[in-house]
Amino acid sequence: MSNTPGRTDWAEDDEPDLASALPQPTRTKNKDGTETIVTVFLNEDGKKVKRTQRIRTITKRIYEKPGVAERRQWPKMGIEANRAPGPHSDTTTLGENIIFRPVVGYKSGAAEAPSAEEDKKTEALKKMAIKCRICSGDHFTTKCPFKDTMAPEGEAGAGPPDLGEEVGSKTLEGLGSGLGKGGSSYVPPHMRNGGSAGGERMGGKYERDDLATLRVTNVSEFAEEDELRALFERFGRVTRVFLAKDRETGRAKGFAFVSFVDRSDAALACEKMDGFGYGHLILRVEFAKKAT
DNA sequence: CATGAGCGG
Repeated sequence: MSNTPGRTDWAEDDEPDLASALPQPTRTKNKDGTETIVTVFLNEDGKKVKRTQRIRTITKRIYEKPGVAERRQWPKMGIEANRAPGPHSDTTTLGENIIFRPVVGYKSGAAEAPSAEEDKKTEALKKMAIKCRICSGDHFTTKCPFKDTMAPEGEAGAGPPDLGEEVGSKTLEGLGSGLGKGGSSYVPPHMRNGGSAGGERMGGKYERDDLATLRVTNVSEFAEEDELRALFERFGRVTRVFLAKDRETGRAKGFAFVSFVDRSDAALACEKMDGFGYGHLILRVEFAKKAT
């Protein structure tokens, strides 16, 4: 408890007299942007020394991250010193350019024109014969009239050999027993245990949830989805905006769908936006009927 | 005027 009255810094208790006897360093700003620092301190021999420093504070290059373009201008060093700009295959391996995709199905804003090769591929796909995996019909599997009641060929019928002899397993009854034995592909829950025989489905086929979806007609062909969204968002949370466009020309066809989270918001939006002047046209807004 | 896309193979 030998603390000097009035002193609060116990860390300087080692050399209280000497430390307090020396003046504080002074910093002076010069006209050319530098600073002069004068420090008085004791050297190894215990003698008092006055030191004068002139410094320049640098903020660029050290603390700011330069961009790629700037870094490319930096001179090369090491075994690459004095070589031409750009990567050289004998010293540099180029990495894959990884595209950032925030969501599934993301398309870059600046979509590149499809290469001739890709175009060919698309054409070939279009020309390919469409054959249903379920009934071999002239439609895609997802469009098959039997898709709710039958599994694809080769899965329902490909039961285990020992069972297959006994049971005519190319029927619905074969489905349940085939599960988990040989089939490698996924069978949706509603098709298990004999499909439609099991659980009742509410309201029949699956439909998009359009309970809170508005159909907007008389939309200007110059309208855009973002604008429509902005118009309707003030009434509640909008989950989807679809502006019908011509597949070939890309021109808006004059109607759109706007879906809300809450049907009550949709109702309000319907009431307020029906008759709204948008562009040179007057919008017509009503609840959408069921989907195709 | 007008009731939505693509997936997949």
